[in-house]
Amino acid sequence: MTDATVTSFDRSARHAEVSARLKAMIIEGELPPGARLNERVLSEKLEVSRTPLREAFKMLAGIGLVELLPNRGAVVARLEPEQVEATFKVIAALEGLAGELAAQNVTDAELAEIRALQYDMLASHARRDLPGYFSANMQIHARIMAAARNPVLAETFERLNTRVFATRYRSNLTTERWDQAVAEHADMLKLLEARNGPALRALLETHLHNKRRTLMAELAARPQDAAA
Amino acid sequence: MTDATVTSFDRSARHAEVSARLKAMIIEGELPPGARLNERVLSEKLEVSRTPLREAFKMLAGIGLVELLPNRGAVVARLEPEQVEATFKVIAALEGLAGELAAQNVTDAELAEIRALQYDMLASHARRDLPGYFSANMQIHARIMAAARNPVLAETFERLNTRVFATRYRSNLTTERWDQAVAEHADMLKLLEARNGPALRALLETHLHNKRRTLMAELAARPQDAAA
DNA sequence: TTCAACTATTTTGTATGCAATTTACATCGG
DNA sequence: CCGATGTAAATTGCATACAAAATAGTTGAA
Repeated sequence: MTDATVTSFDRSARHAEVSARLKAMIIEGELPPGARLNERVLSEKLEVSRTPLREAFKMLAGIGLVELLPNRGAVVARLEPEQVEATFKVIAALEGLAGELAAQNVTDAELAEIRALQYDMLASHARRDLPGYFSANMQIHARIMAAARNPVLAETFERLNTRVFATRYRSNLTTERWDQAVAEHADMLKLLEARNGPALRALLETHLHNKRRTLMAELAARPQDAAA
Repeated sequence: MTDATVTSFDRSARHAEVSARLKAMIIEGELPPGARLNERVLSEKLEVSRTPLREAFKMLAGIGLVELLPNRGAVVARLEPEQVEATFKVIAALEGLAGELAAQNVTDAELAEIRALQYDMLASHARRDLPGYFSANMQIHARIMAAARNPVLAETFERLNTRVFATRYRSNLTTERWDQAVAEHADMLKLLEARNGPALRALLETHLHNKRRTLMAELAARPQDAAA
């Protein structure tokens, strides 16, 4: 990204830059859920004063990544299993809608790209390359979201997906579940090619409900919410 | 709400207080879409320094009520008709999900309250009392949302509903559309009482799609987005 | 030892000051 | 009259300073 060195003659984007870096640190797990965000420590680490840092906290609080505790600063938002479950229910509805709209609006070029990503995903699956699989998987979902042509939907999804990012894309998968997910994706592509919006919507919802159930079972097994 | 007089020895909640007041001013239309948020002017008006004011801007930017223009301050988020349409599509999906979950989780006490609000709404409808109608209507939707028992869903809905609040609840209604909406609400109550989640979901979605179409037609007729 | 009260330190929250950018405005040339 | 150029004012963005609150640490008594 941009380098936040001392020679920052980028007067305009300090708080945005800090916000982006904090967001990345949270998603990466460098700042785990519940971690206190000490202003002095972070301002030294990020080499900015407390003012833009605090502004970044407020922005992240607005998108739900950070919780503000009156007179006690900010902490990375905790993610209890119930919240993960609640979030996934909403994400399922949002991605379902995205699928329905994408079926109406997707271009042939976008379809070709999604098809290519589908093959990437199959390759990763065949190699048992979980990070590669998640990467292709994530991109497919993102392409469908983009094809929906609804910025509000995309933004709303982004916001929720960011929160559960670590949980969603750093989880484990049993062979069965993995195979099932790949099969579901194959069906998704078929329905998208057929421009069958309602069916794609239904499939995406069950796809995500399956994912949710898998995750909840995993969280029940190992109580920590997010990967480190 | 809270009175923001000069004697505010409430060190903890300045930015939150300012944020709430700005939010109210935006919803009321006192700060219309596109209005520049001048820091000096607002800090004098709200009697706080620029620091908590700027932090409030960032919070409101996080929830999408305010846009930040680098080096050019903040403006109340504009709401183009396309955005209204996009937002309503998402709201329809969210409220549909809320209906489905509410059908699973609603208590008899909540149902009784919704039934009472339904009669309030009928009364306002009979009197041709549009503000009273919108008030009861809004509360019914809020009760259904609460009965869904999904805080993430509620928060996500709140966020989007706030943006289109003026458009949604200060619009005009033709007699036909008004009668239709009332009838749809009667069906909604029946389905909720029957705990028929999928049907309630479908009905809520069509209810909101109808509302969306009405609004878009109105916006096309009179180009300004929000009521004053 | 343990708990409580008191004090010192740290941390947060707000106000203010200063530099950089943008905006408004006046002057000039065509 | 219109547009361009240069200057002054206003505005934003960041850093710092100070006050209030919370936390940590210490002392004392039971």
